[in-house]
Amino acid sequence: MTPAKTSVFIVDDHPLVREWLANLIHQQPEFLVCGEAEKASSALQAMISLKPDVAIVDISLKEGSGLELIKEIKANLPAVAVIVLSMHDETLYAERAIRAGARGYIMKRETTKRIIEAIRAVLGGKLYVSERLTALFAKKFLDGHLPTDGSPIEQLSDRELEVFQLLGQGYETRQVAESLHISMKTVQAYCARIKEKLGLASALELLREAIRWHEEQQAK
Amino acid sequence: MTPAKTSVFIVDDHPLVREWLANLIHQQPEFLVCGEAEKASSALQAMISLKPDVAIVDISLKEGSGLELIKEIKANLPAVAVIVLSMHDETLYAERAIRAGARGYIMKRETTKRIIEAIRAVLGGKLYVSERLTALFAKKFLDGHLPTDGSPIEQLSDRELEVFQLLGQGYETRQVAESLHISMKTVQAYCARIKEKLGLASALELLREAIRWHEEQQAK
DNA sequence: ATATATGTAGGACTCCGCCCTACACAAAAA
DNA sequence: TTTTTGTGTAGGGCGGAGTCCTACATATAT
Repeated sequence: MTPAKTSVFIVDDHPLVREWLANLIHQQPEFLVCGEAEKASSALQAMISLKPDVAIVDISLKEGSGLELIKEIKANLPAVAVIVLSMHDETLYAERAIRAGARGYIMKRETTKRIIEAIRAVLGGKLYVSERLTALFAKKFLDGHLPTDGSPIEQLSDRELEVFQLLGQGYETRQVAESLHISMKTVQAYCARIKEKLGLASALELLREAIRWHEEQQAK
Repeated sequence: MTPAKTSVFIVDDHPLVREWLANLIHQQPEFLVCGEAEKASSALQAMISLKPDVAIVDISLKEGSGLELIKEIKANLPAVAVIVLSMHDETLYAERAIRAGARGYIMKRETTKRIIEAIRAVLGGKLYVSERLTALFAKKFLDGHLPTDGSPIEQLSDRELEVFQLLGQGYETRQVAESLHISMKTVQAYCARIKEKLGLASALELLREAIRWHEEQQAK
């Protein structure tokens, strides 16, 4: 039998990255690049007619959002395995990307080998992310009863959410305590639980998430 | 006569970009890649012994700072023509990079052709930046100081901006210090100056601004 | 009925933010 | 040319906040 080659579609607004990825993929005998795009809009159009097996998508496109594109691919072409290629740190976007339907997440600072590995993995139906992320996801799935379809923020208790919101608004711990008429110690206890639930390591990460979430809410 | 090939040194912490660049340069018969590095420290070491004609440097390295590296190259190897390759928008760093001693500035989203063009240009002693920047520089030169119309962030010094950026990426003070190879005390001193320049009261506000700004940059 | 989640908080220790001071060096202003 | 300002670097001391551990009373789930 003659196995058809696995076709890959590339979406990235950096010509350099596109060229190099294409080059890299062509070096693998069982893969071929069936198309490229630099914008979300043209990407989806092209992919619908080309029906690739795999799509490699940069989440931070200058036109349209990568996350949106992933969701659209998922909706229109559920068979396409999406691998996210990001120049950003994984903690920022990986979870959102996976939730949006991606099956792999690689940072541009990783080696090229990992890209090929990732393609093979997602073709086999596996999720391809760093070990760190695997551990984090596992923990989240074990802790919070799975579906987590919304953000993990829904797992926060009422009080925890209140604290989280106030932090996102720029309140300091002391101000949160005053505002809720409880002890700072209690606020800190909530912070500890929030961090556990969201898989955050330090107060700083917590703060970052709170601020990000707050900005996001306002955007709507 | 057999003209010696022009040797190029690459500094970038993304293996993907390094590989791609090397590949690209090797396709030009008159150029060759004489070495690579992913960190500022090893880069300078290697370059001192290899004495390349041109260095292509990513300004946003995770360890050490690209701006600092440029200044060090300028000090130790004034003959090396430095071209900055950045994933950030030029308005952010181009001016600082050029002032630090770079002779070219290219964004990663530009075409590969421009990199080869840039190498040729800087070898000829020319400054290679976008037309937009050329115009901007000219204007600034004529006007003297034009009114820093943009955000007050432009008033930050190189070092201050680096700290600000790292904070926005989620680095803690300690990590910023390690990344830049300076004392935490120094980082705190920068923070104080940043707060003064931006009119921020606490570390928390500083953090919030840094995160906001960072999100904003990525949105582009 | 026992386990888990939630709201609440204290103690101890460490770390960091904040204020002040300091100094070398480069650039700019007087 | 002297003087001032800006920048890069950093130490000391203090107090407040983050972290870890522990604790306990309800409410709810198993």
